[in-house]
Amino acid sequence: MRESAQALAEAPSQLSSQQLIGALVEQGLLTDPASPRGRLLFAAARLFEQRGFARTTVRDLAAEVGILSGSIFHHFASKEQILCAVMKEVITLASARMRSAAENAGCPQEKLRACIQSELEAIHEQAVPGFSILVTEWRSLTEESQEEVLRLREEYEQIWLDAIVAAKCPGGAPALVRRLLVGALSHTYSWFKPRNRGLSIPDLTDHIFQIFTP
Amino acid sequence: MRESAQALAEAPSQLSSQQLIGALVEQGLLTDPASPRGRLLFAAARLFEQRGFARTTVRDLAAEVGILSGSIFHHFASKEQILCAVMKEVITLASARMRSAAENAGCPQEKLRACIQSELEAIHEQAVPGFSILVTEWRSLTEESQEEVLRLREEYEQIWLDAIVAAKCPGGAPALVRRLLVGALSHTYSWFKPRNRGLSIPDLTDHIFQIFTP
Amino acid sequence: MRESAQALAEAPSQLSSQQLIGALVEQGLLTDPASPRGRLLFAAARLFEQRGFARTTVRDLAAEVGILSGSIFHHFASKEQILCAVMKEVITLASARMRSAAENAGCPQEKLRACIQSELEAIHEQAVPGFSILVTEWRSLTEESQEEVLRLREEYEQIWLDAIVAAKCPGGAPALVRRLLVGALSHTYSWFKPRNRGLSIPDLTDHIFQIFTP
Amino acid sequence: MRESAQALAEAPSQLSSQQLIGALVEQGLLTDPASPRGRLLFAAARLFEQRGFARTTVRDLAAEVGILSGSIFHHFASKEQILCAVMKEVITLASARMRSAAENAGCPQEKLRACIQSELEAIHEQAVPGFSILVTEWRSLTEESQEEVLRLREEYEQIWLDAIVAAKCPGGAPALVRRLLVGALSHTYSWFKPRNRGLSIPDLTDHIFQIFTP
DNA sequence: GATGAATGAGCTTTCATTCAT
DNA sequence: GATGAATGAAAGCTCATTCAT
Repeated sequence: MRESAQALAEAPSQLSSQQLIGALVEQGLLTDPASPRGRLLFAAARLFEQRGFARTTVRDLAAEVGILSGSIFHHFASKEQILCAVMKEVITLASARMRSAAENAGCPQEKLRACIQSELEAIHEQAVPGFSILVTEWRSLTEESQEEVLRLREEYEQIWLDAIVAAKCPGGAPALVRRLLVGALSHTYSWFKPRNRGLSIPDLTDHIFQIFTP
Repeated sequence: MRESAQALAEAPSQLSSQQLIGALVEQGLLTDPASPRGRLLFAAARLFEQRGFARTTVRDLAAEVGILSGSIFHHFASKEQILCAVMKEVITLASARMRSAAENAGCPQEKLRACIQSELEAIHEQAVPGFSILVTEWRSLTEESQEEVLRLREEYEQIWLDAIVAAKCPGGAPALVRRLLVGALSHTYSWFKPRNRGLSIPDLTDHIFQIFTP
Repeated sequence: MRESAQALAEAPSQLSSQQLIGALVEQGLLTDPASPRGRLLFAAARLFEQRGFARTTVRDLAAEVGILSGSIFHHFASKEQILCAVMKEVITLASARMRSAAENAGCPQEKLRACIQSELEAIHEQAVPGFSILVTEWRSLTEESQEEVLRLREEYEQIWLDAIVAAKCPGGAPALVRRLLVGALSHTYSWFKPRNRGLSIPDLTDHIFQIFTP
Repeated sequence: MRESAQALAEAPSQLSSQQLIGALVEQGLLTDPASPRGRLLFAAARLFEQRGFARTTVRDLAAEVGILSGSIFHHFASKEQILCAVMKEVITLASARMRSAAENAGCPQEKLRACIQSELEAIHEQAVPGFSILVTEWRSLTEESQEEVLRLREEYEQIWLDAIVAAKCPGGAPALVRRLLVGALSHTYSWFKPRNRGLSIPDLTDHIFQIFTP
């Protein structure tokens, strides 16, 4: 009974995840995951996240999608451009998801909770593969690429700041609180495994929410 | 008022920073910073922190201490072993500092505050150069090296856990709270610059303390 | 008289030397000598034999085939793997030649004579470049590579043992006799030059045959 | 009973082995094995034989005698000079042993037998450590060193040639027969282990003697 | 768009050798 | 004679990138 209720409750968000991607692809904001370029970006997201950018070779990447390393440069000008493209895809998808999550939230507190959970899902579920790279591999980008990604990221961060302000989080300026949250949340990648029976993403969301709200 | 009181309080611990290192060197727990090996480790800590481990070459390292790249392998068997050695020095020094800071704290709340401030100082001041590597370059270590460092790290983490328990932090299990703090604090490396007039380390400590205590 | 008879007898086998290689290449047992990999192996065989494995650098090898050192690792994973590949080519070709030579022999005595001559040709003529490496550089192989080559070598050695048994050589067990022959024959590389007018390969074969048969 | 008989029979040759070395040292023909230089040469003989010259580092050598690598160059000008010195020691000792063995032989056949056995003992027993290097590492010497060693070797080879001539070995010129023997005997290093119960050095000597005599 | 071969700069590492102490 | 630190040339190898086919 619990499961069917859950299925009902999750169904719309599950659906909208696919629908979201579809809509973004149609708008030209996201690369079609089924296209060669899309499969490459997906593989890159996974490998960069697992092994790190510097420890992933172009050959690894090519092998992952079943082509030869030389062929990669028909799609991207350089390895760094792949990282940049991954980050742009990541932030585009994460933004859309977060906007949708924040809009559905009733009260300010729920909004913040939704932000936390949305980012945790981005990091730990298949929702936004490669999300943690935004933090861990930031320095592997050239300055130009950093600026490009930052521009795309603005909307995403604005949703967060609004939520923090509305929830009246303690700890000083909202930007500071957000930065602490960025660190705390992104680091969960290296220790939190939602498969463990002990702690689910909603559970973890609760704990973090409890800490960061008055 | 706050600042002058703090100056008085910190003076002795500032002094003991040099004494601490001296004592640890004499006990054989730390490499003499004046020795060739010590100078190499110091330079490595700085460069690995600034540029990242993979982006720092052995030649960079050698140039920094004024020797040739081949000479490095007179002191270390591999580049990875340098990283491992840096981390062990880092955790040894940070442990000693934190123990001393925690012991001097009066009440449980002050103890937690001391821990936060000690780690922030480790990250941002000359106190423990290379501290942030512990988090950012963890995956650059072999598994064997990770185990070695983890063993040394146990005492350090125990102090933290004790402080979190005593301060009755909200947010679930102490280990979970600590992990969120690890992320939040280590990430400050990439955005917080104490030289900015706006925010000092004690100020930042206050904010974080406020968030993580009831 | 002797020489003209021999010329007649050898003509077909000389022809089949090229045909042999062609056939082995088609069966996938030998690398095409015209391919990049094949040219590399050929150059390696020559250099390893002349200068020794340790004294030949990867850069020497690359220069010999007109590429850059890095390009070698497009074809082989390591220098040692090149040595291993050379030995496998060598034993494959030598096996085919010896089998053909042994089959054409009339009586048991002629069979042993054919084995001796075939191995001497392998060592001293263009027949099987790099043959002597099998003995002189054996210890430069890893244990895994040694096993690989040994497996391939079994057939070759079996032909020898059969010939020794059939010829009723004195001196104890056939395996022992073969080992003495391995040493005696491979060492000829360092002193016997067939270009010297004095002694031809058939002459040398005669002498050795005389010693090792009753 | 057998053992005591053997002890009696071997005693003189055992004694003379030590006495031989002592005499040679006193005459200034051999380095005192107890001296630092002597211990270095002994270690080098062992390591060069086991691992090969190129695969043995100066550090290995130094470690073996308990000094640091830099100190080696107080005794020898270069690594190659160590190899050369080892070979000179080896051929000096081997010459003396062989002369003594040949002189004690009664008939021509026994003389050849004594030569074979003496060389086998040099290779496989503690009699002349490093003997096999003379063949396997010949190419690691500079031409100057080769000439030096060759001069010393002349007497040794002359004893062999005399024995081969006297024994009326088949197989052509005595020099040719000797070269085949050099190859066959030196190669035994890589397969014959006298510790095996199966085959002793006298046994092996018998087999080889049987092959090389009419 | 893909392939396979090659590039070439630069990497970590090795090691015989030197030398002030 | 020994030490330990350093040298410096050269080694094996890596890898993003190029390009003719």
